Amino acid sequence: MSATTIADVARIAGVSKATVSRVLAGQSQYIREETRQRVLTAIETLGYRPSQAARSLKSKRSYTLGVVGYGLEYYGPSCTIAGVEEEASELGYNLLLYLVRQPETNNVVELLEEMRARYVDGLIWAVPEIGDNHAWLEDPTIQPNIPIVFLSAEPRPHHFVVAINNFNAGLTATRHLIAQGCQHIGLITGPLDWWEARQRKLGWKAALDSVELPRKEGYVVEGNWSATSGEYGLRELLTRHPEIDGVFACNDRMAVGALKVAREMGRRVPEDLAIIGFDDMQDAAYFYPALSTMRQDMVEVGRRAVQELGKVIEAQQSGTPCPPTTLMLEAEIIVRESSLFHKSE
Amino acid sequence: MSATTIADVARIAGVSKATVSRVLAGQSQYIREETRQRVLTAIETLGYRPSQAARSLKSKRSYTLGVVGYGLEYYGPSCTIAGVEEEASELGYNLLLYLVRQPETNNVVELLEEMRARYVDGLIWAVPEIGDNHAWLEDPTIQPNIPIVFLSAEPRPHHFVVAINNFNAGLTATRHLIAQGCQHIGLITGPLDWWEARQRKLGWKAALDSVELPRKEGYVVEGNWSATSGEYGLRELLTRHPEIDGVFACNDRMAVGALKVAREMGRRVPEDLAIIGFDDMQDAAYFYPALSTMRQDMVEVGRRAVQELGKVIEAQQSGTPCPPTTLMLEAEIIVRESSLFHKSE
DNA sequence: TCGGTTTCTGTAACCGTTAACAGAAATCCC
DNA sequence: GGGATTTCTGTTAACGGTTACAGAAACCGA
Repeated sequence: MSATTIADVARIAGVSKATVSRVLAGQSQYIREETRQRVLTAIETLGYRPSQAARSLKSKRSYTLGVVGYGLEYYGPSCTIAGVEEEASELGYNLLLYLVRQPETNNVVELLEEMRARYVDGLIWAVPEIGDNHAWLEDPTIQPNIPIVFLSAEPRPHHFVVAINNFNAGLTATRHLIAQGCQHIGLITGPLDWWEARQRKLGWKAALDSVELPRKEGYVVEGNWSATSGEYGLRELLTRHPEIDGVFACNDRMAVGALKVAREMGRRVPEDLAIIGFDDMQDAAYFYPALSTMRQDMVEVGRRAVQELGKVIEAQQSGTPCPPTTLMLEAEIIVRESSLFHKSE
Repeated sequence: MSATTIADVARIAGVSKATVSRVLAGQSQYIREETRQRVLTAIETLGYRPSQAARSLKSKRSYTLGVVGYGLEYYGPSCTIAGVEEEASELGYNLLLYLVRQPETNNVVELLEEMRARYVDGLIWAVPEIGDNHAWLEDPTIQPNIPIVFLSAEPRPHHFVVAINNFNAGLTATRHLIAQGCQHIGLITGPLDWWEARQRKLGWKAALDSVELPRKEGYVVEGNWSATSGEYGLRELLTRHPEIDGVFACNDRMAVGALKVAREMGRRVPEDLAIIGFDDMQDAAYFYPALSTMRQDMVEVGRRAVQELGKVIEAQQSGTPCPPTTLMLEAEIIVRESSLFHKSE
């Protein structure tokens, strides 16, 4: 039924299949205007749509981007995918979605083969860099042969990367606490096998060192991104060092865990203890007190990644070289109540 | 390079393409065990993968499911997609992801044609039912010709639907407030052109009517799912009817908005005012006070939808009929602090 | 030994496009 | 008017699988 093919169109329009194909291709081909119109109306009346399968069989392209993602149940990753989809549809690409369940150990080879078998034009690799889960990039036996853009990964000279500048963000967050008058600033990090967590920690370190504030071993506790780990983290921090009067929690969920513990331990936030999180997750303003945080625009990260990928694919098609780029987007500080140390005003 | 085709395998194994294809198909074909092994090792040594494009060109299948979604930046929809992906990969399907930006008015015809052109085996329609955005189902000129499972949509006799029983959930939430001793129970609904919002409201209504509690016009205010609208909603409710001592907010975001306003207006939650939300969004327990809510397992909804779809596709392939089904999953009440009216204990 | 099954394998056509090549038509210039 | 260009269009062979059909091989009983 829906099986109207290019041959049907050709017959109706009284031309050859090749001509129809050329009209479809568009690209400034030699086509008399009159025949073009005939073909176009034939297409219109038949409701013809070219078969993508046939097309990509012949041309080795699918006008499809593969997305390898992780953690769709969390806010950041979801936004990333949303951004990717937005830009992809803008550019006329479809999206093939793959979610890995264990980001530390995913079967890259299998995945790449699947992608190749589907002729995806390019890949968005949106799995956070954890441990050595990106080590396959150095493995010479693995040849993706597909343009890939990596998200939230450590910049690498020969690869395309789009990421948030987590170091700067950590710096900014901590400097803000310092500016609020905090003297003893603790850190609840994410798991330190995450590249992003390490960068944020380095930012915290750099900020403290630059103003010569104390930075003891016990000022750092490692969480696992969950609110529960944030609770545990702050409790640990405050029992080890009761003098702590400011905390940078490396994501909002741990931050709200900390908020709860502060309440339970009778520390007023922000008067006794300033807290800032990271992510600006939805409704962060509605915790009590309203959570200060570093906003990272993951939608934009997704969008930019697809833009880059689009360029690479184009370049590859036309044979022009396209040198790898690294895009670092800055996070933006959102000051709400939880970090207003001196409750000025 | 990666262009090892079925012909290569055939040559190496010393058989014909047809034989290789048959080995690949598996299905209890007549193949001598010895030749099967020869083919298998040839495949192995060459690292051969069948081209999906060629395959679906011939067989009119793509082993791909289309997912039409909305609102990936929110918790529920994200979980749904995650569930869909999980089950799909379990069943050996790939996922083609489409996100609509205006759920009320999406170009269904265009979308369906795109899906057909890609030979998707089936469709997961995860766009909430708003206004008449599902009316195309009654339009005889639109013939999807693809099996579709609808999520979070009103049950329809001739279609496959998987949804949360929002009516029951509304009933449960409200009955819980009644059980806590609330006498005047207000409602902050979602936009009433959403089917889900209407169902929850009906549940609230039914609960109140069954115990003959007052239910005035002014007890209902319509929000738009945002926290801000929850703020506005509760403010409105309390100024109109100061006697209100319990509120069912139809999602958690509006609920936390209400939490904030209650604080600002000096109403203690839950002592003066019990509040229950809907969704059990991440870290709902970390608001202040910890938010009671109705948990809907959207991951499961996604999973079940794919299971259903898989069955339909199988049935369709083998020609056996597959009568439409409607799956209603129940939400689960999660009682935390915000609704413990009498702070018993 | 031979015909009749059953089991196995090869041949060839087809799926719906694209693109290299060549041939036809139109245009131009002398 | 005729040859050289330029513009347009058709013929045909892929692309990499699947599958109907037929033929070969093996097995069986008479």
